[in-house]
This record gives sequence, structure tokens and C-alpha cells, in this order.
Amino acid sequence: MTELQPHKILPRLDESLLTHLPPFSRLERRHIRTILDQATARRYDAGVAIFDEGAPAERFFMLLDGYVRVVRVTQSGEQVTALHIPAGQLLGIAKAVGRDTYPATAVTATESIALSWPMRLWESFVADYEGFATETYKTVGDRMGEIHNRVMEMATQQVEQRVANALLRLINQSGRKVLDGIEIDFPITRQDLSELTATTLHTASRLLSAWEKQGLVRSKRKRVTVLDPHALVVISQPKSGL
Amino acid sequence: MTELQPHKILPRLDESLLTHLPPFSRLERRHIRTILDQATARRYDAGVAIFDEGAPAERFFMLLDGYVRVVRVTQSGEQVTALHIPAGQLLGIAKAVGRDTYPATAVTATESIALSWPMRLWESFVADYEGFATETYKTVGDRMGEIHNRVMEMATQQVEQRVANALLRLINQSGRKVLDGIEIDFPITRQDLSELTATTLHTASRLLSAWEKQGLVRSKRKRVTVLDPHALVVISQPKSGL
DNA sequence: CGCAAAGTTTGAGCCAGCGCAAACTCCCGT
DNA sequence: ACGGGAGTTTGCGCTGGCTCAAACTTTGCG
Repeated sequence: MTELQPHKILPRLDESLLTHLPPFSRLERRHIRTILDQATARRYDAGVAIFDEGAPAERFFMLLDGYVRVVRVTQSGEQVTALHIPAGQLLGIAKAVGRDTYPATAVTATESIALSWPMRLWESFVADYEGFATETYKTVGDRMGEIHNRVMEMATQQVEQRVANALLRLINQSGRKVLDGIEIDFPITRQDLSELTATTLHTASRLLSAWEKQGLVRSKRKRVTVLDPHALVVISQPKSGL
Repeated sequence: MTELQPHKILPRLDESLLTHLPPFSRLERRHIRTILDQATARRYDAGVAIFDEGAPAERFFMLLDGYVRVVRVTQSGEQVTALHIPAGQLLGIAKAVGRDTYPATAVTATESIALSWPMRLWESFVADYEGFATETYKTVGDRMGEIHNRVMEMATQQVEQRVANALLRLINQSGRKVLDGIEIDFPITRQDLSELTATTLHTASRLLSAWEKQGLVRSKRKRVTVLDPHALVVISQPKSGL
């Protein structure tokens, strides 16, 4: 994560923020300028909601830095994490799928920075900027695929396999290479992991402990490092040896 | 379901087929005519694949009659049903989300009829027909929501609740009123139900038997009638009395 | 009309993972 | 430095629902 001054709006937004991000990458410089001038930049502490499920979708966002979990809460208060969104993706694009209310809550997993625009600009973005819509819908499709995969997993795999899979996904998506392994570069609790894999905090903890004893992972409070990804891949595979 | 001559292409497609379906409903008559003239109509037997996961997405479809299950298969060969699509919806719209291959397999649950168009027409549909894109993306959003709900269910609910929920959804979406209850108007096996709720054929069967004894449902081979929807609603709710 | 295939029911045993409970450890604020 | 809250670990008992197994019923076909 990039360092930044907390609680301080960046003085002027530089075009380079957006030029290499897919939805904007094919745009002319002057368009990017316009887009940035219409944007509001904001910093979020870790663990706060950017927007809430059910609230009127008044703005859409581009996550510039940090990491966001998309969660929903059941009537009984249990949290379920649907997906993780890394920096560089759009967020809260309810309008793109014909909703006027956010379908889920977005919670920052780390301190994060996001640009946002009033939703009324959505139509003009789609109309004026070549490729913006296409790239956006690709994102929607990818997320659909991800959720779809989660359904498959939950339907067919054991808890152990699901947790292994979740770790693998996390290190792929946001792993940082360290000396002896790959660390998930944002804080993640056992609880988070359990919400991601539809199990209990306790079971997740037991699995991590067991793997730690076998030298597959190392974990501190809120931090997990995968030492032996291949072993996890083996575990994540249904029904083999052991 | 409407009666129709098996194995026979309808002689001329009538505009009324599409005029009341959301993606087309706001279009002018001449546009509908053009669209129909470009379409291929086809009838499918029950239980056949309209298209397969991973295959190049060469056509997109409008389901005119019947019912389709969207399924995926794991490496180990287990089927998981992601969602059900009723007549009147678009199908195989991979292009809409930036894919050039179908993300899942579509299997007819009943004898069905669908129109289809070559995917190369997709862009022109989006460009030429006001509202087509918007309505399409609404559909995508709805499906996303549905899958999302399935994740929530599977993460937090017991099998009994999930099966009750599935039945309720099915009678809402495609129930036919009969004398003493509501019948699911297409054939559905215990196996299908189990794939829909991520359980086993055996557990699904046991639940149905139990409910039948209590007079909540009646079931023949491949047919289920819900006699007491309210009781199912109670069962589907998490943790209350018994 | 009778057989085979497809679908359903029911039983019995077992175990993964949950619920509950308690202790422990790390981090942060004052 | 020390208290307290947040996060983690571990034990133990219980049970929902899966696995395996077998019989039964309906339907379609030759």
C-alpha cells in the first residue's frame, strides 16, 4: 500500500491515477482531466463502510488504494463475505445493473482511498467515454463468475478445502512476497476468514494452527503468510491422498 | 406451457412474441420485425443442453417457452444448479459481460422454445435498440442478486430451510394453482432439488416424505405440489419454535 | 405384457464440523 | 507499565446430514 497523509484530501488529482486502470485506460488525457475534476477523493479508515446495503446508490466509486470486502448480513446478524475487491476496480456500480440501491455493504479491509462521483454522472460516463461501459461490464462479469465459483465451492467442498482455496485466492489477488513465502498484505482475522468460507471462527483457527504445525503457513494476529502454496493447492483439491 | 407442434419450426414469427418482453417492449414494430427476421426459432426436448459451459459463445437466446436450469459441473462430476430461468428472459448473454465463452451450461427443464441470434448481432442490438441494453443489464443484476442470495443461504441456513426456500421460490416463479395447492409446473426430481440446495438426493427425499406426512406437500414422481406454503415459510425461517 | 431403467424411499452407522466454554496472548491507550 | 479489549487457541460433546446399502415403485419400451 502506498503511504499517504491521513485525513487529508490530496491537493490535486494527477492523471496518472487513472490512466492505467482498465475502465479509463483508453481515454484521452482531456477526458481523464474532466473525470478527475468531477471526482471527490476520500480516505477511509480500515473497517468502515463505504456504503451500506439497501441505501440509495448516490455515488459510484473507484478504489485507488486499499482493499474492500463486499458483505451482506442475514436477519440473524451473521456476516457473509461475497467477494473481495482490490484497488483499481470500480465499486458501487449499482446503476450499471439497473438498481437504485446498493445490493451489499462495502467495508474497507485496510485503510483505503477511493474516488467517487455522483451517480447522475453514470449515464454520461457510459455515453461519452469509449470503452468505459465495456470494461465495466467485464468487471461485472468477472464478479459474477467469482460468486458463481463460491456457490460451487460451498456446494461441493469440505471446509478444509474451502479455507485452503480462500487463502490461495487471497495470496494471488493481494499477496506480497516475503523472504520465505507470500503474505496477505492486509490484516485478516480468523473471523474474516470464516465469513469468507462459511464456517466458524473456531474451525478456521484450528485449520490454521494445524497448517502452521506442518509448516505450510505462518500466522500472527491478523496476518497470514503462506509458506508452501503447493501444499495448499493439494489440500484444496477434492479427494486425494490422506 | 403452451401447446405446440413438436419438431416443427413455427412458420412465421409473430411480433406479439416479443412485444411484451422487457428487453423489446419499448421498441417500434418495425424493429421487432427486423429482430424476428434475424432470429432462428428452435424447440428443445426436456433435459437437453442449449449450450455448454466453456463453449464459444456464438449465439444468444430468448427463451420463449419452457424453463431452463443453469448448471455447472465440478471436476468430480457433481452438478450444481446456479439458477433457474423462466420463459421471457434472455439467455447466454456472455457478450454482455465481456466473455467470449459461455460461463455455464444451460439445460432445459422442460420442453422449451427459444429464439436465438448470432452473437455478432449483439453490438448492433445494443447500439440500435433503445432500452435493450438497459433491460439486459437489469437482468444481469437480478441474476447476480439471486446467486448472491444462494451464497447467503448456503452459508447460513440448514438443509431443511434451504429446501423449503427452494420450493417456495419454485412455486413463486413457476407455480400453477391446482385445487388444493400450488404445483410446480415442470418436472422436478429429488435429484434436481438436491442440486439446487446443495444436499444429497437422499436428504431431499427424506424431507419431502416428512412434509408429505404432515400434509404440507404432495408429491408424485417428478412432480411436487405445495399444499401449505405458509408452513414452508415458517420452516424456511431460521430458528424459531421447532 | 413383462422387463429394464429411472426415480424414490427407508434404514443404519458414522464423522466433520458446530456449539459452548474457558484460557491465553497480543496490542493499544492512558 | 499495566489494565482491558480484541483476537486466538484448544478441549469436549453432540448431531445434522452424508455415505453406503437395499428394496420398492413407476414409466417407457421392445
